[in-house]
Amino acid sequence: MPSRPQKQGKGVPTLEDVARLAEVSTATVSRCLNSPDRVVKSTRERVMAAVDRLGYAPNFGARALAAKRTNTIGAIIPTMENAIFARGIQAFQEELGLHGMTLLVASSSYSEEVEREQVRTLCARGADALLLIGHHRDAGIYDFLDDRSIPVLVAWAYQPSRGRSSIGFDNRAAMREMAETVISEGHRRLAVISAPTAANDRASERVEGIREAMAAHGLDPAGLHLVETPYSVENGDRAFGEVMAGSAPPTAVLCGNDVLAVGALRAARRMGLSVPGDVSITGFDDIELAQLVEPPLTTVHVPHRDMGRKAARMLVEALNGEATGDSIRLDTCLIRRQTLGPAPE
Amino acid sequence: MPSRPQKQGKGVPTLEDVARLAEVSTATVSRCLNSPDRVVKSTRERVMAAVDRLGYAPNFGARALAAKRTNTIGAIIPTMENAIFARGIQAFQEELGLHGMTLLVASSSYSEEVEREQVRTLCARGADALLLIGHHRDAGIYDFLDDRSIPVLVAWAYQPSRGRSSIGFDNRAAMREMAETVISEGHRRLAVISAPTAANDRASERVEGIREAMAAHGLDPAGLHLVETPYSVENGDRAFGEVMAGSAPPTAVLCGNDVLAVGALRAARRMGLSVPGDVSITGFDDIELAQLVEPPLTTVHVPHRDMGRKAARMLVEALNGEATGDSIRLDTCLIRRQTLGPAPE
DNA sequence: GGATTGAGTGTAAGCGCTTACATATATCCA
DNA sequence: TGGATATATGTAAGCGCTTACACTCAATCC
Repeated sequence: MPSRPQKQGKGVPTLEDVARLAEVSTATVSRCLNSPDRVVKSTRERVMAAVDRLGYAPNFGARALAAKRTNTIGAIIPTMENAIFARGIQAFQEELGLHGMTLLVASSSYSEEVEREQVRTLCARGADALLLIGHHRDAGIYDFLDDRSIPVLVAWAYQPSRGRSSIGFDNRAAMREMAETVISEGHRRLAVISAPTAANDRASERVEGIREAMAAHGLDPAGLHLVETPYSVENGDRAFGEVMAGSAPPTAVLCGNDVLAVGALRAARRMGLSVPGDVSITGFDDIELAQLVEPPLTTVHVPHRDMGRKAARMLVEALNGEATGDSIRLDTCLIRRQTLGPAPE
Repeated sequence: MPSRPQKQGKGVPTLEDVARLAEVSTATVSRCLNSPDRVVKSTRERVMAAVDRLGYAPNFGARALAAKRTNTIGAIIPTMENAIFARGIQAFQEELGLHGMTLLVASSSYSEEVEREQVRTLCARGADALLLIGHHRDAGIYDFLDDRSIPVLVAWAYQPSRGRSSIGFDNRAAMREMAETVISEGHRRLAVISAPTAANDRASERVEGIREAMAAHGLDPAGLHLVETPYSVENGDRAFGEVMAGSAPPTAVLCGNDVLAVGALRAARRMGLSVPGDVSITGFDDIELAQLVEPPLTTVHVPHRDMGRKAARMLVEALNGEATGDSIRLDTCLIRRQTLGPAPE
């Protein structure tokens, strides 16, 4: 690490500077800041004036060190790039703010390795609790967190059987419903473009949902053409080409999320295929983009904002020792727009 | 603040625990972690084994407190909701990572008030340097930062006259070029849908660019119909209606960014207007969405990734005392897609 | 009227780390 | 072989804050 100039300037004001200027002890200044009603008004005003005059801002690290809590909650999301998590996290943050808590976001780039790293980082930074996306991860991570008594909430998924407090929706059931709707439109040859399922329980659950629907309607789940590729429009485009390449291409392509679906849609158009005339395409998530493309996407609506808000409340409760340990199941709903139609012929 | 249970669990391992287990002093453990080559191999291995065994993660606050630096850089962006800043920040973060630094992002929701708040928060959290978007903000913020000798870089804008180190593009010139292109297509009645310009120098510069182009081509800048509204598809949609409502509606609507343009496009389609047959629409930023809509958007391409990467390098240099204080000007380029055509008649 | 109470404030002990300085040991050369 | 030099490690002083506890001084009570 190269050396660098120490910060100093006029010298950053500390609690002690404020105390000196206001002619009180540091304890009183601290109290003014943290529990103002334990200090008599006249003193408080004097202290606050000093704070203003000095442009004092408390040192977070020192505070955390002394108080052993930070009023900070960490969240690790797979990606910030596309909009999937943006809305939910935004709501999460807003709700946390209402409770005087701050959010620290990190992204794992869909990598287990990076996620593990980020968990450590967030803990080192003093996160009082953590929001994690999906259930799948090394047990060591949960141990690490449990050792430190850091409450964890799993979001974007609902699988009470996992024995972890979670909030989200049943990815499998949601996708099953979509698949059933598709099948009821007469489609028999299905394909799915999914995010890599290996370390992503949301993705694998969704694929599983399709298989269940197929089985339930007398189709052989083994006939499902599955292509896995990371979320991006470009990848969706490419995967669609792959999926349609065979001699008996599917009449419906279900996508693991809207971004992939939009890519598929673009590919279809470029290939001169009519959607939904020649092939139906569906998405998942109902991000804003879904209604902006032509034709607008049939997809599964996920109550992102609601999920974020409730997640925040659950974590705050856990921190207050009012945790129930329960999971909350949110409902998704199928949004029929124009990319799903009856099977051709 | 309600009381809450103290973290404790098994007790979070500290440096001292590691030292005890490895039978060395805390200084040695610290050295193993921070400058491994100052410790002989045998000792180092013993220490690292202890670190692993205990699942030790250094306490960030304590470290910052003692070392007076955090290797953390803060960035405050107006919004995380839409994709405008996502790509640039992503690149910024990647580059910072290469230099062993961490990024802390906060968003101001386009509010000066909130931004001020976030500056304090980030400083309190020990940011060694800050990335801010655009020049416009209260001078007090700069003073605050200067007092603390915290280097600041202004991004997404290039105005060396402001006397601050900045990296970005000339918003005014970029939009002027767009306006000139539009005018050269025969358009005489122009409108612009912009973000609120009051506290947003990027937005106001862009509008100014249009005025300059009009003046240069014998059009009266006062004839520019300006509608201001926060960035969102919905708002772009609404603003477009407003702009087209008059008796002599514009033949070209320039939008302050792509999100607004997409909204305008949607409104145009709903109103049964052909784009660019009846009216031309242009965007700014060239986000992914721009090529996804129908017809694809004519817009100004901004080198977001490049900007992010270079911004990171500049800040790292500043921290190493190698700062030049200079500003870097990046080039934008006009991307002609299909929403701009010749003026009707 | 002296004891009790409680509100307001001060004193000082850390929180977990880094690092200047001191110390101990090994290495080298005259 | 003695002293100088280099290398590895330890000692301990804080960094800026919170908070248990101690203290002071009025108000209140029997």
